[in-house]
Amino acid sequence: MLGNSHPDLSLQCGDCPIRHRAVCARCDEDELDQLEEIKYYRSFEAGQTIVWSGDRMDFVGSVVTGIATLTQTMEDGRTQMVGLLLPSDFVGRPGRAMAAYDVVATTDLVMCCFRKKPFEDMMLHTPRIAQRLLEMTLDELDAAREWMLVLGRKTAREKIASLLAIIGRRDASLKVSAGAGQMVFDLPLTREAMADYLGLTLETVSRQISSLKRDGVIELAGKRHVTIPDFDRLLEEAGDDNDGGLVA
Amino acid sequence: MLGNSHPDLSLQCGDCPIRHRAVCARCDEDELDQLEEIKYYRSFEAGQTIVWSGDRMDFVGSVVTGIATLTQTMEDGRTQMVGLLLPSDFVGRPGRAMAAYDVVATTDLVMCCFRKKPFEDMMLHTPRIAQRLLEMTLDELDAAREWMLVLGRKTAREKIASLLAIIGRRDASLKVSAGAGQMVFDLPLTREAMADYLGLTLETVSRQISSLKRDGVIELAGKRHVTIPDFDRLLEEAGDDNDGGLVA
DNA sequence: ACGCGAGATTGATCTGGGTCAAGGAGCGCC
DNA sequence: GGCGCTCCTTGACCCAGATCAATCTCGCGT
Repeated sequence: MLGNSHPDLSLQCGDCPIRHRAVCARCDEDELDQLEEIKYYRSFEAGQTIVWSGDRMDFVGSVVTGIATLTQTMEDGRTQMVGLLLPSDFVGRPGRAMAAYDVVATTDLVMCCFRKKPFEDMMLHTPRIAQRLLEMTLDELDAAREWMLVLGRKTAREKIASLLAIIGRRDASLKVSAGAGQMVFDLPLTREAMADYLGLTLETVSRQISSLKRDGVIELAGKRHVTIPDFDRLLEEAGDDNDGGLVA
Repeated sequence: MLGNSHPDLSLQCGDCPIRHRAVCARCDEDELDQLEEIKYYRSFEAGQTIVWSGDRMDFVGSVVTGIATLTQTMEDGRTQMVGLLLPSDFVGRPGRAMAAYDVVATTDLVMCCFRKKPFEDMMLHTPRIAQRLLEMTLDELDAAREWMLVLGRKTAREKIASLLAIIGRRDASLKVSAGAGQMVFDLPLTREAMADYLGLTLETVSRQISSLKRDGVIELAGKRHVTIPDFDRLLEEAGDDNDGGLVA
């Protein structure tokens, strides 16, 4: 996965995406070196919880490979996913000691971490890092608000289509895109995880996926391997007029 | 309203809350003076649209008095409110030309604005402003994610209770709180606007409010004036275990 | 005081998606 | 290669909330 190449994201140069996209897009060499010093890697297995909501969290970082989710849980067990972390996404909140959500690896995962205190110190002295972080946070806020529309006003079928569109778009931007408007990817989530993201039950997710398949909007090989023959058709199903800014 | 006093927020010192809370909590006098120079006020009437989604937006700012909403609309007319702006809340996204949402004043409203370009320039030279803005954006992100749980997983009754809790909490932090766990405020939203916030219909909102009234969770004088006799009871109805971080 | 109109309430009915329940399909493991 | 496990699909039924349709209320202007 690290070897993948896309001209717009410099994910493949060097060994860590954070160096290029997540926090340091415009940093000079000194600043990069400082970051190197407080950087370390952690690996997690599929299903492993990276942080529990309420736990002390002494690092921030970004996903190198694999997929993680942010979820909230009510005491009666209802859960809602509030974020989907794909490679290059940032985790953690500078200036807060406790994690506000459960962070769970849904696939095997490698994270590039920075100890929080030195990272915060660096932010104080390196406006560009703070700036970049602000930009990223604003993007996440937009994505969260886009998702509020999905959760509040879309039908089950539209919700599924919206999720597939998000994953497809993000995935395609990481891979060399397949030819001719066609889009191929593997679903990184179980039906249950999709349901938690969409505010549905897993049965409804399954039914709507079957329905979209029946109608030729998507093709499925096995349970996870998806082909989108016509992405515009999918967007239409999602109720998206503009192919707007849904960014996971 | 400008004259209100609360020890934790220095809203009442000076003539503009942004000076103290929104962007400049820890700025020195020089920095404050710079902000003063690019500051101006705008007034809006109830119902007036401040910015249309997709319009050029050449300012950022914060609400001084009144209430505004951020909404998204699908082409078939379904709308979802994605943010509620109460006094001292920040509007606008540095580094983006176009507004992503409709911003509508739901009451008469005064905004303290800064022309965007000079504000952005100031951010580059004044780390504390960028820092403060990052903090605020992270708070908004948390609020948006909290709201995703409300939209995705809560029942209509819980949604109403959650909204009342948010408004009550915010309102109480601006006013001197009424005695003995009791909480009194005026609903700043119509039933329809509440429905748009909660992903419900206005009929359901009305029914649930009646039901909460019948059960003694809230008291209503007229259509808008609300008394919460027991805030903990309301939180229980909202399904909130911890009285956690819902911040509008 | 009166009448008008926007907003709110309440009722009757319908339906999308939840719930409960019964298999099926793939896959790793002995 | 069959056993068991986890994940997924499909069916039957139900219910919370949407929809459609009357009123009702109250603030406001004359």
